[in-house]
Formats: sequence, C-alpha cells, structure tokens
Amino acid sequence: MRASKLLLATLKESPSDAEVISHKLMLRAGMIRKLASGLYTWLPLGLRVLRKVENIVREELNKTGAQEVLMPATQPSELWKESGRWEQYGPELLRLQDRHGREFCIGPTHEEVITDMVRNELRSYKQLPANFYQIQTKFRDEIRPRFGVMRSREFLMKDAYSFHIDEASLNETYQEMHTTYCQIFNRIGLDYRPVQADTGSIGGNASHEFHVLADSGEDDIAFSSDSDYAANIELAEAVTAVKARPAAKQDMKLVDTPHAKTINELVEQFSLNIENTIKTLIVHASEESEQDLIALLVRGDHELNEIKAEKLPGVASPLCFATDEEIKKAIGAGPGSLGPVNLSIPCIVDRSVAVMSDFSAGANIDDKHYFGVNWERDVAIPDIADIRNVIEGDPSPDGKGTLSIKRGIEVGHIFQLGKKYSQALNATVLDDQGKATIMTMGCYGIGVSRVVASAIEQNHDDKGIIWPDSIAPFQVVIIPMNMHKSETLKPVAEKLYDDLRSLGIDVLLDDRKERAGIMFADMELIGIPHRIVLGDRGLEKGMVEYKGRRDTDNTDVALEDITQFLKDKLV
RNA sequence: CGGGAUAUAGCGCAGCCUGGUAGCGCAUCUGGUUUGGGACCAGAGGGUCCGGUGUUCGAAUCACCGUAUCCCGACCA
Repeated sequence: MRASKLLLATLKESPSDAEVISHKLMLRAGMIRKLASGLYTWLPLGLRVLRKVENIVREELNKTGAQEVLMPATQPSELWKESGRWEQYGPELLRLQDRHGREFCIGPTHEEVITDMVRNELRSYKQLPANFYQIQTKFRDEIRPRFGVMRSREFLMKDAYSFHIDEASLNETYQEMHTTYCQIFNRIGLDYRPVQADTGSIGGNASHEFHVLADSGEDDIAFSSDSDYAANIELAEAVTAVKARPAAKQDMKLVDTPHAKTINELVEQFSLNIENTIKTLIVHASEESEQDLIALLVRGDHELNEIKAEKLPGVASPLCFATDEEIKKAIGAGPGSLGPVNLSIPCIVDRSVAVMSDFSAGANIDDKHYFGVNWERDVAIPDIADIRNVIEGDPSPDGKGTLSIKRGIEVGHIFQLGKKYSQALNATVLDDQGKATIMTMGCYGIGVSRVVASAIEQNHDDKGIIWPDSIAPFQVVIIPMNMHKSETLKPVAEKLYDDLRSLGIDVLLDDRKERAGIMFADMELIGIPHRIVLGDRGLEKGMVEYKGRRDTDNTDVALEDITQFLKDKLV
C-alpha cells in the first residue's frame, strides 16, 4: 500500500469526548470515527487491524474443527419467545417491527438461532460433538456506551456454540476451547489471564473469562501469588486468615456515638481499629422469608459482594437495599447505628465477621454503638456465609499464596451452557438406543473489536500506538527522505517496496510529499512496528536505517541485507 | 433511569457574565521560500452559533421547552 493512496486521517488533537487512551489513539490515528453514541465506522486503517484479529481467531478455531457459519443479525421474536428471553431480556434488546407488523430483534447473541439451526439439521448422536461459530455484528443497547469500541452498542463478536450428547463430551470441547482461546490471545500478543467467572443470567456449570490486564479495565480480577488461581472478584471466594475466634477480653458497653454515622467517623472519633468494626447492611429478604428485610454483616474495612449475597436463599434476587424509612420502621434505628445485638430481623454474617471478638457495632438505638461485643456471650452467632469481596492480601482459596487484585478488560468468555436452550427449543438427536435426547451445549465468545482496543491499552507510548506484529495494519513502513527530489533514491525505494511485497510482507510505502517530521510522527501514531528510512546520505554508503517502534535508536543495515534482516525480525 | 456538564468551521477552543450581526490555533486550497522530527511568509475558502418558542429595535449572548453528546452511578450474554 502506498501512503499517498491511503486515507490517513490522523489528528493532532484528540476529540474532547474520548476518555481512555485506546479511544483517543484510535480517533487520532484515523482508525475509527463515531457515527452516533456507541456506533463507529471503521476507517481503512482500523479495518485492517480488525480483519487481522478476525483472521487469527478464524484460523485457530478452524484448527479445532469448528465450522464457520453466518447467521442473520435480525432475528424473529418467535424464537426468543420460545426460549423465554423475549420477556426476560430487558431494554438492552433492540426490538423492531417489519412492514407487516411482525416483531424482530437485532441479535445481542445467537443461542436461539443456532439452536434452531441445529435442531433442524442434526439427527443423530453420531453427528456430535459439533461446534459452529460465526464472526458477526452484534447489537446491545447498552445503557451507557463508552470508551469507543471498548463498550459500543454495535460491535464485532466471534460467537461459537457446541453441541454434545453428554456432559463429558461438553467438558472435552470446553477444555479444547479454553486452550484455543489461550493460543489466540498468545498469537495476538496480549498480556491476559483466564479467570473463573460467574455464570450470570446465562446459567450453566462452568465459566471462564479471558481478561486483558489494563488499568482502564472495568472488572476486578483476583490472582494468587503462588498458583494459577485467578477469578473475577464477583466470584472469588473470600477465605479468612484467622482460623479460630480469639477469646473475649473486653466487657460489652453501650457508648454514645452521636456524630459517628459512618464506619470511618466511628474509627476516627473513638480511635478504633477498623478491622474490629462491623458494617450492617439491610437488604430485602427473599419472598419465602417471614420478614421483609434481612441484615448482612461485613467487617468495617470489607465490601459486600452483591453477586454472592443475592445467591443466598434468604436474600431477594436481584439485590435490593432497604430504604432509610424501611430500616427505621423494622428496626427502630436509622442506618449508621445498626448492629447484631438486639436485632429484630434475621441476619447473615460474613465468614470474617464470625471470627471477630471484642468488636464494635451499632446498638440499633440511634446514635449509640456497643463496643467490646463478643459472639455467643453477648449475641448468638447467626448464619455464616461468604458475602464479601476479596481484598489484596487475602489467602488464595486454593490454599496457595495470597491474592492480589488487578483491573481487567473482558475479551473472551466461555460457558458450559448445559441444556438451557436445547431444552427450551427441544433440540434433540437420537442416541445409541434410538431415543430422542436433548443436546448439551457450550458457548464461547470473543469480543473482536474489543480486542483491538485492549491491544492499544496495553501497547502505546506518548507518540501513539505500538501494534503487536500480529495485528499491525502494516508490518513495515518505508520512509524515503525527499524521494520526490532525489533521482537515485526513488528507484531504490520502489524496488525495496516491491521486494518486501513479493515476500508477502504487509508494507506501507510513505510516498507522500511530506516533510520528514510529519511522516515520522504519523507512522509512530498509527503504530507501524518496523520502520525503514532511506536517505541519500546513507545510500551513498549502501546503508539504510532500521528502527523498531519500541527502539530508542536507529540501526544501520546494508541495503542488500535489509530484506533478510526484516524477515528475521518478523518471524 | 438518578446526579453533573457540554453543544460556536473537519478537530481543539474563545466570545455569552455586561445583547449591536462571529473569532483564534490546527487542518484544507493557491503562490513562494524551506525540507532527517508535526516549518515559514503571503493570500483564499469554509458557520442554519444543536433545534424550537419567547423577550427585544436588535439574540451565539437573556428566558422557557426540546434534542444530542460526554462524565459519575445503577445496569451489563
């Protein structure tokens, strides 16, 4: 490609609505342009990157024997009614009607369509396992699209769906996809981690997310220092380091705490250790409970994990915090003075709370706290559960090492779906007894457009993007200095350009009539990983200059060696 | 959907408080001088000032009503 023929829409300044670095750089490098909130046009340069990611994903999936299909983005409501999701799915599902008034949606995911296809096409267990995938545009009407293509409404996704006669077969394919995902992200060159994840509303047994580590990520990931354990913080089991409750040393006493509404105020005003305080949160109880509200107790320095909490049988799902009025009515005191002693509603305590002694908590009387409280002696120990977020330094749940927490961008997610959709849509095959059997399913997603953004989050400097070789829009750029003035330089540049192209190298020739500074700055901004500069001075000595995008200095290379030099670099 | 903010040339912004018919930098076009790190000089083009209504002799500017976008939160296969 010649730069003079390429839409190089670079900007010196980034548009004011861009927040994260990848969004800014994609706009500045002329890779994308916004059409409306959460909707982006991929310009030629950006599309080249997107296609490269897509091809890596395709190649690796094809290796596993998965078969590519392409399903419509527009889906009839009937299928969604059959699975029950027409009602379940909220406003994130974009619904529309055709000219006959028939209802459709723009697919946020394709379980229904693929299950429909498979129930029509597959008849026998002998055709299983089968794995179908597509790379296709999804639409999710996000409440708040943000960060450019990182969380857009329309985005490119690879979604795969596997079908099995039993759980064992599903497990096998699931493991294979896990390995394949690792290969894909390795090939792209991302720093990522597979982590255990919540199965969420999709349901099913096992689930892993693949997270690219970056500060701009929207998820917290907990890792073990000494093992492979990694989990989304939503799921990571909180283990307390303290095994047994220390013996009581203090007497329980009622203290006036009129100006201490929050844990921090309490700790500050009474010189308490925050690890000896208890936070009492009141939420709605589940419908089968006798009372309307239930109290959840975590240590003062801990945070409630809402996903864990709403899975408890006594707690309403989705989690709903009680209002101040509801609390006052049920307990007689307002938030800020609540605790387990003389509490009129049921109560669940976190594991770490259960091993506390001589602790401080609200007295369920406005502006009063009890200090020196001890379980059993002062108040019966209630139900114990894991209801908090893990924190830095917690023991790893697998018993090896301690946890640290980093931010991650979710670029892939694999699920063991089970029979959720095959059951609803009655997708059966005949088993070896000739009996109709509901198939077991897995599903596997990669956010292709999100991968592009996350690669930038991990690979950039103050000059711009630094693409990994595998997904760079061009692998090499040739910058001839003053090509339009020099008689000797132009044929050399053209020949090198042709030679590299004939080797199958993706090369950009910057043949624009621009000054050196502009060419350098543009090529660095758009992140071409390898640069060759041709100048009259060097050519007189038969030398050209090479510079990797991360290098600080040029390397002089003899002109006759440069193709081999590059071939070695591009292995 | 709750809270906060913004909307003026392709991009970044000023002007608004104190009403008088729109400006700066970058980008674009022309000519010239330059040419190894986002050049300089001279000239040119480009605006429903988000939309509507109102106040006024007169509205980018004041008032009201919309719309869009961004940030924080809740939400998120």
